[in-house]
Amino acid sequence: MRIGELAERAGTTTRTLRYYESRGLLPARRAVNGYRTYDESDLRLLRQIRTLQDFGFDLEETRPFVECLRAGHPAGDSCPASLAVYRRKLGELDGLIGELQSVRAQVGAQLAQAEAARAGLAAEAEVPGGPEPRCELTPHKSTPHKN
Amino acid sequence: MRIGELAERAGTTTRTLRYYESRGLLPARRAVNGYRTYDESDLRLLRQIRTLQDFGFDLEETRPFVECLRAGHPAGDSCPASLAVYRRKLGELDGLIGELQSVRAQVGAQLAQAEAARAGLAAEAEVPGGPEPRCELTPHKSTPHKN
DNA sequence: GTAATCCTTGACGCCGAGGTCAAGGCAAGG
DNA sequence: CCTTGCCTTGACCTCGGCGTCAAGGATTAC
Repeated sequence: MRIGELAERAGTTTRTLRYYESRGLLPARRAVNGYRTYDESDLRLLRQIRTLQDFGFDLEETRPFVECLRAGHPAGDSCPASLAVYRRKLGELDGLIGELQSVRAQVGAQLAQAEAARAGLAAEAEVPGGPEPRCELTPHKSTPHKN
Repeated sequence: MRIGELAERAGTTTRTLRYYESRGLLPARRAVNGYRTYDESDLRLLRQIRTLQDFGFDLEETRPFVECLRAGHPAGDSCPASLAVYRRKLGELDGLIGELQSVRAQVGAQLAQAEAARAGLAAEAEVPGGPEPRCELTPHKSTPHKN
């Protein structure tokens, strides 16, 4: 199998395969004419890489899985080094998710507060005398704009 | 106030301020000698930008907030455009958090499965005859290695 | 023969948010 | 006068994972 076919079967591009080879991840045999030659096991390696990439692993993190497969193990995650990557990744994910949830909460609070402020101003504008003092906001400044 | 002082007071660098200016976010007046000159309101703008950046907003997303402040509003999020950015960001965050949780679950499952497989192999190796058939895994192939 | 597809290597582009020189101007203290 | 420390613009570097030419060789189809 040549590079174009492998790329198509893996749902990627030839550029990507050459890039992986340049990184030492997916070396290729060569035909007499210099063309890269691949077999089914290369397809398995490639699929392993792609799966992990889809999970957000970067290329270097896929290396233990690929080496594990090339060592003849039944799965890319049959080796301790791969499990270590899994665990590290879980930690990273948990940290990242936590951060994002914290940010989400803060942004949500900001939005709520800003919406409440706008609602307050709108109510004030509707009845120029100041309708019913809604909360503890000092209602004596009509609009804080500085036109 | 000159650029170095503003940078220091905002906890950032002069390079960053010049970058913001190049993006049209934080224009500066100039002294006769060509030095950039800032005042307290610029510090407020800058702090608004930095806060949002810390939340993961990219520079373009901070623009409505900055313009809102420059328009004389009391807060960067006093304007509808800013609220729209908040809402869009909340949606993005929710989507991202969901994806990450999905990935986390999948990676966790992969890890659990791989650990179980290794435990199975270890147990098999310990008692070569096959101890108690732990699950439905066909126990007749000693080790699937291809040495 | 030649056109159409493959393939090869090499090299530059992209994205965001700045970092890091380089070469030179301006102000103040000793 | 000279040094020191701030400032100026300009231009290239970083990182990851490729995309996108460019120029040319190999194979197949007609």
